[in-house]
Amino acid sequence: MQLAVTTWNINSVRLRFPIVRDLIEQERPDVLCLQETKTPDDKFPAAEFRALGYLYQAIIGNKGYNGVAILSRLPFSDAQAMPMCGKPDARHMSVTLAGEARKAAGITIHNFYVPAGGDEPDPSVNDKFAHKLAFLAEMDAWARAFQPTGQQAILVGDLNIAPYETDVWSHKQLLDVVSHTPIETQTLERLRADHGWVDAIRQLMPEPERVYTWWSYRAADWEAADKGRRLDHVWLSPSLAGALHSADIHKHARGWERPSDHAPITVRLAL
DNA sequence: ATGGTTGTCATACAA
Repeated sequence: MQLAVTTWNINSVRLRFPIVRDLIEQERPDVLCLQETKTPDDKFPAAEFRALGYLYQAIIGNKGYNGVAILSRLPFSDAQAMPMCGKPDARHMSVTLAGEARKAAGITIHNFYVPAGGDEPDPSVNDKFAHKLAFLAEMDAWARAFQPTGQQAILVGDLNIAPYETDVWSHKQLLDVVSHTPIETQTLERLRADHGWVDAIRQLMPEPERVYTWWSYRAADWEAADKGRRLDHVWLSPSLAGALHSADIHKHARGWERPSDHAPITVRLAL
């Protein structure tokens, strides 16, 4: 069987439900992971997703900020939201696909939304950057306990860090810009590699190809300027890396009407 | 060096 997982920072799921539906119709993912839903749970468009076949839903949101969701056509168990950094922020959700999901059964999917970190890359003067570094430290401690090497697992999300030189439009000009500073890129790379995670996008689009998943709203013409960054990621546990079939960044969705500033990504596994 | 845009909620703040 094939398992298709899509991840997308949607920047308000209520405002952008129409384009989420368009993407679902194009890609038909089995599992859709959203970040920045910006919607309290009682206002989440659950019935609308059920009508599209996503009967299994794990959602957690805050009013106006943050929020993550896992929407699935395949049944899952063990939906868990990890509280991160002792804050009420809804920045993580995980599920484990259940027995009825056949060959996908037992695969755990973790959906993270790492704090953006504010403007000043100095934790002593910028609480938001300190929060981002603390969040990464908690992710590292979690991964140490979780041990991806012994699991069938997929980690997706908006990690708000572009780790490699070719993950940004200008490595030199972004070295002191939050999302590409050495402390962030080195911490993320250690977090990935030390625990055995495989970067699915870079498996199929290796450096030095430039790969972006985010383009600022502030550019007059985002596509012409093309000042992108690869902030969104899909990581596989080693046991799933051999099943990787494709990874697509749906850049065209960045050009849709009223777009998110992030493009969605779909990874397909042949199980 | 500066400002550029968007969404939510209430006209400030986070991204």
